[in-house]
Amino acid sequence: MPTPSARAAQPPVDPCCAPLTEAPLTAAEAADLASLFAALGDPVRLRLLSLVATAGEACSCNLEGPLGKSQPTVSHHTRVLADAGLLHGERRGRWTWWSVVPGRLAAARRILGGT
Amino acid sequence: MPTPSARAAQPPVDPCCAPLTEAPLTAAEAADLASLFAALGDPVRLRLLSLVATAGEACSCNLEGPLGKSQPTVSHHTRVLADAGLLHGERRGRWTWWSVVPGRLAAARRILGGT
DNA sequence: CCCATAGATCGATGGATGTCAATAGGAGGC
DNA sequence: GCCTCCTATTGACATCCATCGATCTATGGG
Repeated sequence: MPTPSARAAQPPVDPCCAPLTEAPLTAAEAADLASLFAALGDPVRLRLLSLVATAGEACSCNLEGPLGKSQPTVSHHTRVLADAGLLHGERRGRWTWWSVVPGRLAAARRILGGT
Repeated sequence: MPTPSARAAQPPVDPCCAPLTEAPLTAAEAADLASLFAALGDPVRLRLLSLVATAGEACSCNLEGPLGKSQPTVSHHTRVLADAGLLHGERRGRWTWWSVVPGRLAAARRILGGT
């Protein structure tokens, strides 16, 4: 597996599920969505995501400082977010550039009852 | 603290924060929002929430069966959701009736970039 | 080639969390 | 007042997870 983006595999689910205010979730749907929200359930990851989102693109070296976390910790969180399908990593030269996957955020939003 | 709803205290934050795609979150904002998403980051709680949301109102006795969890476990999860401001509990007679707090779900949705 | 740098992985550790059995609290019915 | 039903709490246990130091991989520059 050369690039970190390859590790993200395919997003666990693609569209998935009606808003949880409309129909009860099955256990499988809930397990899948829970992993998505669990990825958002850490303050460091939320800040990391907002940093990347507002910058459009960022390499890990630009994240360690603002987050105040060690390099392995930042790498760990980018991996979790990438596995959740929220972040996309692309290796260019020496640096890995991270960007948000907008559709994935929209999917999470839709579950919460939005249109 | 007579009623379980009293335990929920005041929602940690009221409106809070622009969408994370617009401005980087501060550590305090992120910590607050992370606890909200962490409450959604468990499959049992997601199903519990969808059960209450679709029913409009439900007592704990109607949740144990569908969730397949013991009574203390269900009580634990209702408490976590209530503490996160997502669920409201009201004691009527012998039963506690749970209902979702719609504004809280909307707040979570707004953070993810919706209008 | 060799070295420097960016990032991923491994191993260890302390803390948070989901789960259930047992128990306590509190509201109604008799 | 006692007994029953529903719910909340406590304690214990196992597991997961965030964090960091150390190490490995790979990319580019000299």
